[in-house]
Amino acid sequence: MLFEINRSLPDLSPAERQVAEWIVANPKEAVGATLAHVADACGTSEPTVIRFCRRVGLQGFRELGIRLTESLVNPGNFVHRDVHATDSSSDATIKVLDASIKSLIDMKTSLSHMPVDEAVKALAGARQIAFAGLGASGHVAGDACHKFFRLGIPCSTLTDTPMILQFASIAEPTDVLVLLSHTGRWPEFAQAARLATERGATVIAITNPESDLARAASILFPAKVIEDTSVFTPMSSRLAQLALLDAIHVALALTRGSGARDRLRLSKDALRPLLAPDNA
Amino acid sequence: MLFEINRSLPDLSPAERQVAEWIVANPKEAVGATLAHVADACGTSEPTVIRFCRRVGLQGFRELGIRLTESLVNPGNFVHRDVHATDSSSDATIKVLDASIKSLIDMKTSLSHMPVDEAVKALAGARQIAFAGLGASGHVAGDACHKFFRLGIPCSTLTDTPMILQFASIAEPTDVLVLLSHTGRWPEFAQAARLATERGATVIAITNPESDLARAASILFPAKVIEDTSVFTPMSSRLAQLALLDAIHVALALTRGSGARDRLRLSKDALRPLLAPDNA
DNA sequence: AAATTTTTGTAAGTTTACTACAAAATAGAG
DNA sequence: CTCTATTTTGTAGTAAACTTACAAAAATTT
Repeated sequence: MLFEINRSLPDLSPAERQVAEWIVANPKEAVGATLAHVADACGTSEPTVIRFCRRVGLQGFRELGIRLTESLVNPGNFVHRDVHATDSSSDATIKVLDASIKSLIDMKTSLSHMPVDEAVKALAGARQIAFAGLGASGHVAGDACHKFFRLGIPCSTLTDTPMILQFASIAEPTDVLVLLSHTGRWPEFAQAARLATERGATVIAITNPESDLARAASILFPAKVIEDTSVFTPMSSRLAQLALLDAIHVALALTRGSGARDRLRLSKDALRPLLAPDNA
Repeated sequence: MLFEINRSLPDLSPAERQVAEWIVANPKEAVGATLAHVADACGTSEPTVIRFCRRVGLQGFRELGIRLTESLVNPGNFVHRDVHATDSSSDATIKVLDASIKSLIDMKTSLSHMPVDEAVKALAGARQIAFAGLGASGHVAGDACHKFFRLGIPCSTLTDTPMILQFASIAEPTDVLVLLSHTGRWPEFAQAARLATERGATVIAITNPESDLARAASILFPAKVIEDTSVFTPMSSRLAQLALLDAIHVALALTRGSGARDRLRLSKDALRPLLAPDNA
């Protein structure tokens, strides 16, 4: 609908065009707004707003709200489009969500080609797991650590290069080192992967497949970054990484059987006395 | 919306349930239908239809059409199904991804009803921002902090209750406190929200709308948790929170203009010399 | 069985969307 | 430039929509 409005913009009379411009500028406000409100906001009269609706092919003002919500909810089936400086606030937020959704759909699609079972097998037999990531990936590592430790496996988070290298240099054969990097271009990561592998540990990498880190890992989850990383941090690829780790976590919990499930429940129940009663 | 209607079905009175059942059976007809038409089709009276709308959490009949179109536009795939102990590894991973995707789609759908602009306005004028979360939400808070500080705004992460309360108790009027909690049931969070509000600071909460925390916040992003949180941590809702914060971050960067963009680029460029060459 | 609560519909009251018509503005012809 | 024809726009009115108030009916409790 927003597209149709923009297209029919030249055919409109001045007053009608004012209406059109206000609507494309404030689509969120226009949805559910009353006829009088729109007329007032555009500095014009109610009949003009109605005439505008008819001109763009609608049956009346009532239909405008419906068509507008459709436009806002589904502006182009989750295709990835980079955010531009000229985007309105609502355009930009929708683009961000679309990019994230697309990223997860891609992840789901490629899940069957991913070495989930190998990873689960390695993690199930691990003496300890270390999750390593720098910057934004550090938070992903922390999140993963927090999640896997609740399965009863000793876990740690490594968020700087000295720690990562030190861990790799003293790793034991049944240890698992999970390396998270969008680009895979930190030289220390590849080095840590080689070190740990030499000592017989398993190295799981979630990273760009065209990187030294990817080549040095024992188990590779290829992660392609689709967005413009030059300015914003890789937001949606990070979400995909988190979702992947969630999936691995659940798969691991399942293979470990009821014991893992019990531990998860226990760690949850421990918090319950601290919470206010559920009055929902 | 259709989901909410189905869920609140047992709480409804007989006449109201008739309305609910007719709507879920004929959602397409219900969109854009008039109050009288719905009442007639359900064999009941107009006030009953309105009472039904209020009961399912809507402001009035007018809002029903909007919410229904949103439900209809959404693709029906990616339905949430809980993971079972008997699921195979690949079934489980796909379910996890589906749940995450659905969660993001829901977030995108409800984005237009969220106070993004208010939040951006508050954040744009903030002297400092503090992101607070416990457990899994703590990592979300850390991630958000890392992202927003790169815009040049002083940011901090609060991951325990004493710190949160202390921050709230010394907050200044232009400070913004962002509270992340899935359940909203930590009493200290609601208390911190009240404390900070008293001192004139802005409190943004991303949480369950039926909670004390939600009621105490100045700006509320309602976040409904759909998955079974008794055992697994709220995984996909956490992704939705992250995506929401991403969206707010981008919207804020846009309103702050080229200065913000420059800062993001500078903070990115500072890392470049440390990376291996891009051989992709 | 009476009283209280809940549920439901009738009827009245507002608001809202829409229409008819006239005033203003614009464009065109003499 | 003036007068007419056409388009554009707004005022006022109308019908229909949404909402509320209240009372009857049904269900529940005492």
